[in-house]
Amino acid sequence: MDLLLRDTFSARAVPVPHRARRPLTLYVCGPTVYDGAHVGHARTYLFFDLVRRHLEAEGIPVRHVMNVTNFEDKIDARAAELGLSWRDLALREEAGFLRDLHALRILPPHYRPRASDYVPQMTEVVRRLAKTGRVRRQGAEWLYTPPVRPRGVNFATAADLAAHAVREPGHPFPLGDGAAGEFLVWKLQDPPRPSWEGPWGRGTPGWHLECYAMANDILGLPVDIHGGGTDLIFPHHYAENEIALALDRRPFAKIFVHPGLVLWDGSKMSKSRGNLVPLRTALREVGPDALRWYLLGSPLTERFHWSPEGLRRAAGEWAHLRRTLQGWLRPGAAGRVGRLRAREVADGVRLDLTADLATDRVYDHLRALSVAIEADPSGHLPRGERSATLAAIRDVERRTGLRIRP
RNA sequence: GCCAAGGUGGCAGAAUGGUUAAUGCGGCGGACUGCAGAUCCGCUUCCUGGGGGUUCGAUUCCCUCCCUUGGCUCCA
Repeated sequence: MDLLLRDTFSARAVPVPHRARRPLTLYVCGPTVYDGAHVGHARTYLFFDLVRRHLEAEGIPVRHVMNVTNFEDKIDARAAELGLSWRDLALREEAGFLRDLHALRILPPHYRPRASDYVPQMTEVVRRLAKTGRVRRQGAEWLYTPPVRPRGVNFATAADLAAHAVREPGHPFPLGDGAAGEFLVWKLQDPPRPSWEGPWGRGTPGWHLECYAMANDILGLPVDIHGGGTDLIFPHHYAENEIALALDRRPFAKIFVHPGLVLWDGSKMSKSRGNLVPLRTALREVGPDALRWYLLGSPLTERFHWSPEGLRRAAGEWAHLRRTLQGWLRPGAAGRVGRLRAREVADGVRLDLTADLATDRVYDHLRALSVAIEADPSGHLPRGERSATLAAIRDVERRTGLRIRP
């Protein structure tokens, strides 16, 4: 059955494209590794984890790429603070980041390319962009100016930025001197900062080129599904898409999906605001299952309001639910809640995930099962129905990543 | 200012034209228990942002206003 996902570009739920005998390609923008993962990262990668789990459970093979941005100004700044090289800091933070995602039981991507290993490919993109004649020099930087495109060709933001670029005091746009939508292609830079030989001397390629180069090299463009947090839509996904449009005359991806950001105290969780919760802290507090249960509780494409109270309640509910189900699955006397019920639950879960990963509705099936078990005084599975029920529960576990059985 | 996504009870969140608007959490009361925890049972009146419109009937469709959040070159 086709998985429906809400495509950011068309703003509607569309079937995930795939062809028989060809794996579906999934490219997810990974982290810049200068610091640890927080629960906002967790929810984003959890979203793509569910996409992948569901597709694989439906028998569709997936090639999943998550890049690691391991050179960038912020890494340099942090490395200088700590007296480390950018490479060492990035390696250390990457390891910690991946360890935390793994602890949340997020399936490891099949490919995890590091930006620094793709500089030749990025440099090639620089050359190809230069040939378009749309790259101009500004001091030590080279910038690409995308053509003005009709609405609907790239994300609306860009067209509107171009159309409504007004310089007004007190408003953040535009910050630079350049045209709307312009982005960095190459910047001159010397060691110890990350630098390589390029078309205009020693320097470093622009961030937006990274995902284009990697996705093109590893998966081939356009990829079937591309995404990241909604804060990446502009400028990052806009710019990647511009590169693809300029060099290939077609978009970067068939569909773009953007899980909603995690907010706390009414604003986006981010380091600069100092309102973030490290993933490790949350995991230590309630464990991977309860944290998953909490984060999956609201529709993944919508923003998520984090609160310690919410986490505590979700953890309590999960513990209760899991205890109930485990008691029921234990071999024992026959009860009225049998195979049919578990099969119904598994089918309901499957259908709800298919319709735009409606994890919040998945809750209802598990809650209903739990309530039905509690309403049954004997509360155990008939002996003959154990294996079918266990299979149904296993299916739910596989699709949601929640671990119900002991 | 422009673009985008949202606004349902204390919280999370169902339900897209039709009886008293699910469900769970939380809260309160009770059973059980030496106490606590766990578990179970019961209760939880008051909730669809405001205003218009369409309709026999609107959470649902249309218009408008208000509010919140994100983005506007570091962002998951």
